Amino acid sequence: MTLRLTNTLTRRSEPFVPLVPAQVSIYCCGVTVYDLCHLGHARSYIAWDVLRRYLTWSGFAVTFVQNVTDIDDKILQRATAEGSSMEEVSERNITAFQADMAALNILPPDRMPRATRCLDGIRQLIGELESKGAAYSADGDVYFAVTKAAGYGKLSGRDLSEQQDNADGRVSGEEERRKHHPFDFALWKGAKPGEPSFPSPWGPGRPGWHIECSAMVRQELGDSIDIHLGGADLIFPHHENEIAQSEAATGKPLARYWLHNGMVNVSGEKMGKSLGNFTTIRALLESGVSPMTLRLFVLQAHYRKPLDFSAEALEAAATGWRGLNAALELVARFGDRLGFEPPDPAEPLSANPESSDTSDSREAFIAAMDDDLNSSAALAVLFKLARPLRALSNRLERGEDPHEPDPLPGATPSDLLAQWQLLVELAGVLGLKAEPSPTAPPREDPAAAGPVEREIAALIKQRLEARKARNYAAADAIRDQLRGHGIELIDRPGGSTDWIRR
RNA sequence: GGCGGCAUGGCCAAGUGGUAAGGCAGAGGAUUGCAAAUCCUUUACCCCCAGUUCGAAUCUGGGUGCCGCCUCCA
Repeated sequence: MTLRLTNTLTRRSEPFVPLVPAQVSIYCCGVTVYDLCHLGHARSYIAWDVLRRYLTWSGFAVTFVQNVTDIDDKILQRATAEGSSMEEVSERNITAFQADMAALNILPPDRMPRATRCLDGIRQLIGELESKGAAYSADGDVYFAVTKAAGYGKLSGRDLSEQQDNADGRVSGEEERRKHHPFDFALWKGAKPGEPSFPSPWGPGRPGWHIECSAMVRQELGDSIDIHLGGADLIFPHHENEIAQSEAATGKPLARYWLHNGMVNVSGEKMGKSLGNFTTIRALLESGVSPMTLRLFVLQAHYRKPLDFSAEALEAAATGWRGLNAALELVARFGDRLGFEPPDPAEPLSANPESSDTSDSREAFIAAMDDDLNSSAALAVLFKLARPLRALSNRLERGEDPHEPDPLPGATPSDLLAQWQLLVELAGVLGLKAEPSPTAPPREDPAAAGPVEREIAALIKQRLEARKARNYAAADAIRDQLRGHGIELIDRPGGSTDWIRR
């Protein structure tokens, strides 16, 4: 089996074969930093993070480049509105972007070029296009001539003559008059008076949106790369124009595989900055949604399909994650009680020979991921691996007799350990890792208890007395009261009661 | 108008010719004063119509509905 990916360029699923054996060059279209990232960005970058992790895990040496667009009309608008500068707005949002990505356990790109730092490459590329007759200047602007690009429209499947010109009504008449063809697009925009600008042979101005990616790919990775990534909304015009520019300049294919993720929808409509219906990553995390819940939510759907966002779906993912997490945490929390050695991070997985059971799981996982990154099917493998581990963890946490357990009914410790190790490994390929779950305070250490713990202990004592008096209504009221605060009571045999946070 | 995509149980969602993964939620049972946890059992005429085939959720044709893109967009 080899990895197959759906290539937008050919509209087919194709086996992945890199240009250079065992090496993969990836360019991912990044954010325009005029605002915080929202769930749509999270979806996209989680999907590509999984692609990257899977390729690396499969033995490829991956170079992952993701740009930051820090020159843009909207950044300029923000800066003007708040009385600051493009640099300030960009810098602030880049910092936020990196923090959000780190929180979601998305690996940072190997290199993160910025438009403001690639101006030489941009100007050079525009110059080449001009000298090849693929670009023309007009009143301080420079435009790319789409009619000079053979195969323009090949990525998006468009025929120029069939398109509705200015379908969204966002193009100004002034700009339109300068163009030879309505679909020509700006490589360089002359600065209006008072606007920040960069010098160029065509006068002061700033680069158009598409040209930076062409310049950055070339600068960071060369003329042809393996995989180019982005959201489906970038297929046209952004990626179409990137192809046109790059291939007009180099005469070589820009990328062999073009992958696009589906949009995040809110009540059936695309989530987007311009639609104003977005939820930022930050707001979600601050509202108590855990990063891994968000990852699970995203990965439960195939990356190319639309993903519908709702509080209910997110809640379901949170519950699902609790189960996976309980399994992932098993050894950290109960390893000593089970007689497991804590794993050595230096050589984690090769030490234990795998049972046939785990090798089946490994194969199923690989088969799922090889099939155009079917993370949903891959997760099914994780859930299957996790089920007995989770059950064991729950039993140890709130089981009948925690001090004298028979924790391994029907399984040997080495089987369980092998399953756990495989689970951790495969979860890691999806970027899922254990999150410490809140646990009960040490029972033998009342001195360490804070006021909240003491209050809980007092309530438990009240309830115990109510139960002794057979006043179950009062006892259950206390149970419900605590449950309302996320405290779950566990009655043990022998009359004692423990509690955990949920 | 052009291009592309999607339609699977209460919700989310895999499955591209061999008789429906998984998650969430629910139901019944064992256990519990009640719970929690655990164990067992359980919930689908795959949007409609026609066709191809021994066999179709899967392929073909025709509908219906929804979504994305057509120079802001992940």
